Amino acid sequence: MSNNTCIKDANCNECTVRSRALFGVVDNNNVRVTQNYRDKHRYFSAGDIVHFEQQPIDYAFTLYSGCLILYNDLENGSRQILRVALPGDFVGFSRNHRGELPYSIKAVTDSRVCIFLDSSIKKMMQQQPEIAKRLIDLQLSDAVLCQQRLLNIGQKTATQSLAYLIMELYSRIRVQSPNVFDNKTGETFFPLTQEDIGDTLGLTKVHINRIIVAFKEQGLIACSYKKLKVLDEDKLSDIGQFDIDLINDPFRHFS
Amino acid sequence: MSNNTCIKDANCNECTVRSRALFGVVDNNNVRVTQNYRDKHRYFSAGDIVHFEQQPIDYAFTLYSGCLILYNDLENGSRQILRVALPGDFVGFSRNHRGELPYSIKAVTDSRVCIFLDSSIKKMMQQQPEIAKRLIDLQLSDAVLCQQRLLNIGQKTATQSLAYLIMELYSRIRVQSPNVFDNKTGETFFPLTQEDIGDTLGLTKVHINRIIVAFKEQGLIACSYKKLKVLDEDKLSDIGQFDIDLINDPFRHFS
DNA sequence: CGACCTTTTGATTGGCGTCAAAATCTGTGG
DNA sequence: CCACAGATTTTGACGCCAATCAAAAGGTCG
Repeated sequence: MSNNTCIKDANCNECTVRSRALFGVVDNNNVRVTQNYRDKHRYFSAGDIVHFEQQPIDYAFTLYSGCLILYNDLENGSRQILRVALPGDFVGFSRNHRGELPYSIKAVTDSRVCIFLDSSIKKMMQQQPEIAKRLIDLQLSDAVLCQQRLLNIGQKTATQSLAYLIMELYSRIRVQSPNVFDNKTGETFFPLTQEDIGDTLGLTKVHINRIIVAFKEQGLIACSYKKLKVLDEDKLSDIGQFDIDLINDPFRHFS
Repeated sequence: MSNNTCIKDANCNECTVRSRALFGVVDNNNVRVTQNYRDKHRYFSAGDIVHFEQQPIDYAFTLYSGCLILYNDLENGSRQILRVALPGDFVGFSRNHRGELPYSIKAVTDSRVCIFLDSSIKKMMQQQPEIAKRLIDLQLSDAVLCQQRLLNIGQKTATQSLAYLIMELYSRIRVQSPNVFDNKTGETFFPLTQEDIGDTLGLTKVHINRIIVAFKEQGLIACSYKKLKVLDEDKLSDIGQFDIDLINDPFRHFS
C-alpha cells in the first residue's frame, strides 16, 4: 500500500476549491479558516486497500481525485459493493458500535484524499454549526442514494438495475469528475469492471456481460475496457427508472 | 386517515422518557427545555397512510408507539419496503432535492408520533450543538442498517436473508417495544405479514411462506398471524449472519 | 355469520447462476 | 517493439432458485 503524505502545503488553493463539498457552506472569506481542520493529504494507487473492514479508524476524508469503492466481503467469498465514491465525496464517516468502519475501502484508480481526524471533525461541529448542518445534509443524500439502491436490487430486473447504475455513475462522473468526461463526444473514463458492476448489483459478471452486449446491440451504449459512452440517455433512464434530478440538484435542506 | 392531535400536554412526562432517542444527549436537568421544540402529537390507525411519497412535508417525528413502514411503490405495482420503524425511531428526516420525503409511510399498527417541525429542528441544531451531533449519529446508524440490508438482498440466498430479517426485527422489538414482547415465553407481537416481509426482501410472499414453513419444521421458530417466537436464536443468527451487537450497542460516536 | 385478508400448497416457468473455455485486452519487461 | 502473464470480456451449455399462476384452507374482524 502506498501511503505517502502529501508534500503540498495544506493551505493550497486546490484544497479550498475541492473541499467545497464539505465547506461550501462556509462564507467565502472564511474558507481559509476551515483549512485548520484539514489534517493531511494521502495518495493511493489503483488497487490499494485504503481500509480493512472492522479495523479501528479515527478519521474520515474527502476524495479529491480518483475513485474508491466501499464494500463488504462475505464468508462465501462474494462481495457487495455498497458505494462508489467520486471526487468531492465525503467518505469514512460511518462507524459501528465499536467505532470501526463497517466496510472496506479500495482505490479503483489512483486516488488522492484529504484526511479529517475525528477530533478535528468534533471541533468543527462545535465551532461552526454550519458545518454540522452540512454534515447532516451529506449523510442524508447518501441515505437517499442507498435507499434507491435497495429499490434497484430488490424490485428491478437485472436489465433495469444495470440501466439505472450506468446512468447514475455516468451522470455523477460528468458532474464530479469533469476531467475524465469528454463533453464533446460524451465518452468518459469508467472506473468499474463488469465484475465490479456485478458485485454492486448482486449479479454475476457473466450475466452483466450479456446485458451489456444487449445494450450495445440496441445502440444504447458504446463501451470498451474502462471507457463508456451513453448513446441514448433518455432510453436508458427510462429503462432504469432513473431520475437525473437526484444527481443534479444537490440536497441542501439545512445547509 | 385519522389525524387527531394529541390532547395531552406537550410537557407530559411520557414524552420526556420516550424521546430519549433524540434527547438522551441532553443533560437530565435540562430535558424539559427540549420540550419547547416538540410541536404536537398525532395518532394513526393501522392501515393509515401517514405520508405519500413525493409530497412536500415540513416536519419529522419520533415514533412513540406502534409500527410504521417506509416504502416506495414502483410503476409495475411492486413495492419495496425500505425501513421498518419501531418506537423510539426518528422518521421523516430525509428529503430529496425538492424537499420531499423520498418514500411513503404507512402505519402497520395503531401508532402515535410526536412531530418536530423543520423550523424547530433547525432552531434545535443552532441552540443545542449536542442535538446536532445526536442527529448525525442517528443518521449514521440508519445508514449502517441500510447498507446491511443491501448486503442481505444483494448477496444472500432467500433463506439467509429471511433469517437475518427475522432476527433483526425480533431483536429490535425486544429492545424498542418491550410492552409487546413477553420475556418469559419469548413470544412477541410481530407487525409484518408474510407479504410485507417479501416486499422488504425483494421476494414473493409465496416463497417467503415456503421458507417459513421450513423454519418451523426445523424448530427454529414458531409463529402464527402477527405472533412470533424464535426458538433457536443462535442457529437463526448463524444462518442469517446476524450480529446482535448492531442492535444492542447503540451507535454513539459524536453524542 | 360473511366478507376479506393471510397463509398454505401444487404445478409450471423462466431469469439468472454455475461451470467451462475461448477470445481479447492491458500492462510490463526484455 | 514484441512477447508474455494476467486480467477482463465474451460465448455456450446446463441447472436451479425463486417467480408465476392458480386455488384451497384457515384466520380475522366487522
